[in-house]
Amino acid sequence: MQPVNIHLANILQKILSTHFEVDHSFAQIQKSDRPDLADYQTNCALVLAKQLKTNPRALAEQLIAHWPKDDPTHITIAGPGFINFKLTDQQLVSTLNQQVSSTFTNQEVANQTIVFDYGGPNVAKPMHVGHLRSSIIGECLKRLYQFAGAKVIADIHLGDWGTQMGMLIVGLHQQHPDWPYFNQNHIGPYPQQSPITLADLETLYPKISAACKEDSDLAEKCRIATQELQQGRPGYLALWQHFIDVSISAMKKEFNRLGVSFDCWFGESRYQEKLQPLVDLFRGKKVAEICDGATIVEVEEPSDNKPMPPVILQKKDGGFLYATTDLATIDERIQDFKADQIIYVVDNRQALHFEQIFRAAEKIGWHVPWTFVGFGTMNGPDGKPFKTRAGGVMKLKDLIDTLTATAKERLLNAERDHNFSDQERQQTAEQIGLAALKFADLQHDPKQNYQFDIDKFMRFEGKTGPYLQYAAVRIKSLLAKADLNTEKTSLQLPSSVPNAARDLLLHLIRLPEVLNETLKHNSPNILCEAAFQLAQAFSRFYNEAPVLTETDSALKEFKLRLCQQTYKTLKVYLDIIGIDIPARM
RNA sequence: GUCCUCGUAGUUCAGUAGGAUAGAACGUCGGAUUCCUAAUCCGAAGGUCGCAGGUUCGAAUCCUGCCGAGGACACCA
Repeated sequence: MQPVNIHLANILQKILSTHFEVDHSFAQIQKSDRPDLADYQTNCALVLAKQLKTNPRALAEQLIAHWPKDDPTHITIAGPGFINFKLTDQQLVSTLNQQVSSTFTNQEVANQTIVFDYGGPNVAKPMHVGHLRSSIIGECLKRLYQFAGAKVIADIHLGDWGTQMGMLIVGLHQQHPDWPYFNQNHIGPYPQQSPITLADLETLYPKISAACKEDSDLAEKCRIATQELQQGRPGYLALWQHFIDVSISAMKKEFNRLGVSFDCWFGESRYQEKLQPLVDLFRGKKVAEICDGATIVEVEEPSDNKPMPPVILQKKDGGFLYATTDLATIDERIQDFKADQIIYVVDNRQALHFEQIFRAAEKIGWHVPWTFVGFGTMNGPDGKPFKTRAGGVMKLKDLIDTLTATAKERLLNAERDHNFSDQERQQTAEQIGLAALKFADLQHDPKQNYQFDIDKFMRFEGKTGPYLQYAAVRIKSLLAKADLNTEKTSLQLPSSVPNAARDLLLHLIRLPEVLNETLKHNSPNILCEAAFQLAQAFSRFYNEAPVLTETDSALKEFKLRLCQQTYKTLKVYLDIIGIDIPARM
């Protein structure tokens, strides 16, 4: 399958190279900025004219004079030298037919093994909205790369080995000094069943964490407990395993509800054994050095125009850091997973950290194409990080529950409740709530902060997830009534194509270029914008051109096939975004 | 202090090969339902693209300075 823009670009490129001897980078075709004049356009004459110091309009004339006579595209020159392309209706229809009968792949990523690092929740801490962006964006990119033909591996990269573990151990010791986990002389196995629940941990953690800030002796105790855990004290390890078990089972439920899944549930603890050998390797190769007792890697380069602190691999007390674990993780991903690329979906604030890490990796001779997809904060209407009305951190579960409850109310009040069973109503409401949440996030450039106004997104109107779902649901309902033969999928050009249908066709054939563009920038908002525009084009078509009552049978068939393809295309977009299409709404 | 990101309609955001009339959603105002789901559609009003210079035939886009917001900066993650 060849997207139209690529088809046109190929012709352009051939002309440019044979008649103008310029490199192919000039052969770019884009969607027209003036839909009233054209479908696609190229600005290459303007750009090239500058370089060749000639008149852009004359250059455009020369250029299209070489356009192959058998290509039916209608070409015009406008303004200072824009070259405009208008496709024939037949071209649109056959492009769509071709698109339907072939599978999309992106040559750059097809057959690559790509590791995605996202989610990154911490054991024993409740998931809050801060984890939402990483999870939603990461999941979306993973699905996109998979759709484009890559072999993807999603790793949650659990925070399970830091100081918070020592804090929890000390906290529990204070509450239950009699538990066998704290008794150094305890002989025999520890209880199989966890004596604590996740709820216990979630209340304990903020308390002990706050207490440590006040009390430096307590903080020191926690540090020691962490160290003992890391050195393998059996009672602590047994207790720690309970933390992991209760946390993971809760996380699995939450991620499952969100539609986010991982292939690996690896945590930082996985690399514990590998950290000292890793430091030794860096030292052995003289990449690392000792400075003030700590082992560091200098990663500054002469070309830097900003301060670039060294990476600290090992603290002077012998402890390891985030950086050490991250490097060990990279090593495994390259050596064992044979990763061709690693994509990190992590908070923007960690940009410097990852730049340091990858410089260190380069210095030791690991050459991994890596991509840091940094995302901004999710802010409340006040422009500050999103909080509950009471001012606390909002738990993910509460957020989803709120949205679901609103959706449910809407289903009941708007007389849209199709005699739903309680179960179907709940499920539909949840699908709608999640669609609103995900689309609100993904429609924004991930790099930027965005403002999440819960009241606004609970209205479910306009540029929202539910709008896209609604369009899909209407098509589904329409197709069900039409009793369409679904084995056949191709469209046959009718004697005349209504304007709204032509516009819809144009949006449908953009699918491959939209996917490619989204991949190129790792920006789901590009895909979301296109999906929204497709749904808009459909809604317009739906209002202007009644399908089922169409009397011209060829035109009716054409319209139905168009609806069918719109549904399929919309579903491709929504599947990547992670939005379910309800049966009814 | 140094560096990074950002400043576009009343609001939230799109908009990088420098290019045609700066787009969308919400909100406001006006209209559409004997007809496939009105969570829909159509129309209107609304902009000195933070400010000031510069480069260019042409700048929201590139350069410089200033103002404003957020963030990062060696033993936390």
